[in-house]
Amino acid sequence: MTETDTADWSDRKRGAGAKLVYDTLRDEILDLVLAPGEPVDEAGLAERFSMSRTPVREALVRLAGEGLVTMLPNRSTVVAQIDYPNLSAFFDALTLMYRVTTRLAAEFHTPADLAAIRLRQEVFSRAVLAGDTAAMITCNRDFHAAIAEAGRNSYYLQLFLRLLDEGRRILRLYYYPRFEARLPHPYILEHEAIIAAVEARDIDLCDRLAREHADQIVRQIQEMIASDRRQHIAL
Amino acid sequence: MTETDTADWSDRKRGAGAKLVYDTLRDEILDLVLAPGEPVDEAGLAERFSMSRTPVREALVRLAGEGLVTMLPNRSTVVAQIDYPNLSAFFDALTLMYRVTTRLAAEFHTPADLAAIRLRQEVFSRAVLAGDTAAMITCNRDFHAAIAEAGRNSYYLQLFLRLLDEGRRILRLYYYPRFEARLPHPYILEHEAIIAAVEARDIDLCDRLAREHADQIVRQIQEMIASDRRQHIAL
DNA sequence: CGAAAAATTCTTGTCGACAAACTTAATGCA
DNA sequence: TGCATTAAGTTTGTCGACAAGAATTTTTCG
Repeated sequence: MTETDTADWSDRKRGAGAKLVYDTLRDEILDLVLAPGEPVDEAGLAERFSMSRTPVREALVRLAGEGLVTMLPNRSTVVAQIDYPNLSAFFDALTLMYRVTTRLAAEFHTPADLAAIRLRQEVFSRAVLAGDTAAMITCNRDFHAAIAEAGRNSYYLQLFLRLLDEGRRILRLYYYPRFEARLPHPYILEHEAIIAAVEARDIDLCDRLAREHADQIVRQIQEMIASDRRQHIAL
Repeated sequence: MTETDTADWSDRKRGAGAKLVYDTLRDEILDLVLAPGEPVDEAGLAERFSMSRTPVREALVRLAGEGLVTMLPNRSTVVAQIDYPNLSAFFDALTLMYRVTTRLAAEFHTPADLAAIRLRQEVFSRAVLAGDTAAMITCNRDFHAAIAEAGRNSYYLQLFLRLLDEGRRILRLYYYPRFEARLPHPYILEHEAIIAAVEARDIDLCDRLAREHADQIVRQIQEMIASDRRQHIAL
């Protein structure tokens, strides 16, 4: 990611232009490289990626479809705001998706799924050990996404991925600055318990563990937001 | 809808082109005017709506984002197939969304929401009385969408709408041909019971009624598909 | 006659340009 | 000076055109 400014995409395959812009912008939005509310200029992006405005526009339309940017008619496109008023709805849906995807994973997982899940847990643990908060956020996402994929329900998976990505922005805002790397990090242990419950195909236990895991994450985020609010008021 | 072929959209506002194509195609896909797998030609649509390919393309990209069409790279765009292998996942998600949206409606509904829900139920009843199956399908959708809106959770609402729309295609395929208008149609009574439970803010009852309602619909669709399979095998 | 190869036709992906709508700067008037 | 109006400058939405890739037809050779 250190060469984004100087990279040269002059030789790219037909049809890859829009995808490149889409992937890049998506990452930058979720990593808060592009701040919520920041305008996204089509001509500027076209110049940056050295292509015409047409594929850039296609990428923006797709991002708008996922709610990551807002296209104001005849006006600029802006990075989507974080919807604080609907935060409780977000937490509600996130918790439910944690639960149902883990339940379904217990029901439908294959050995290959379990291996993929364990791999993600491995990577997540390394991120925790290294104290790399940014990696922790994405690896935690990948871990639960792997579980959701084992559940074999594309509708839940899609909603879950969207919620996890939206959460990535919130975590970057609030979680990142105040993380302390005390080991063993409780999330590692909770993940291990979830893996065991999935492998044992214990649906009720999966539901309970996922719910507790989700509740803890939600509680932590809410506390961080609250303390952040207090700080802002104090200043 | 009788003038789609001869209509003249030569004078339309800037920015309305893509939306017009999007709305029209969306309706035609969900109403099975465009059959699953049917190719969608950009140039043809451009000529039909008397506009350039650019806004047509934007509409197709948006439709692809919702999974209503599939854009094959460097090849034609086709209307999305109905995903029979994942039908059980569809029913699972549909049932869950029926339940959670009705629960949340019991919790968060306002008098205005109740009025909107009752209005939808009124329209639905008229469709049943008239024996208008096509109208029944959309009115049933609108009824449950109104309940979901009262639940104030945009994530659930969006997924629910997508599932209901996908179900619209399946119902058109299987339900439409073999409907018999016996009154009082059980769905009307079930809807009435759900409205009463929402108004009473009885969350557990809402959950139970929604689950039974969903199970009945799912069972009916599965039976129709099964009997249809038998017919096809017999032939 | 049949199959591989070549040429043609057709559709998509990308481009540069232009006009409409919005934003900002400049001007005029009370 | 302050505010409304006008003019200039951006940025978007749409268009026609062209080139790349795929599908189809025609040609060529065994």
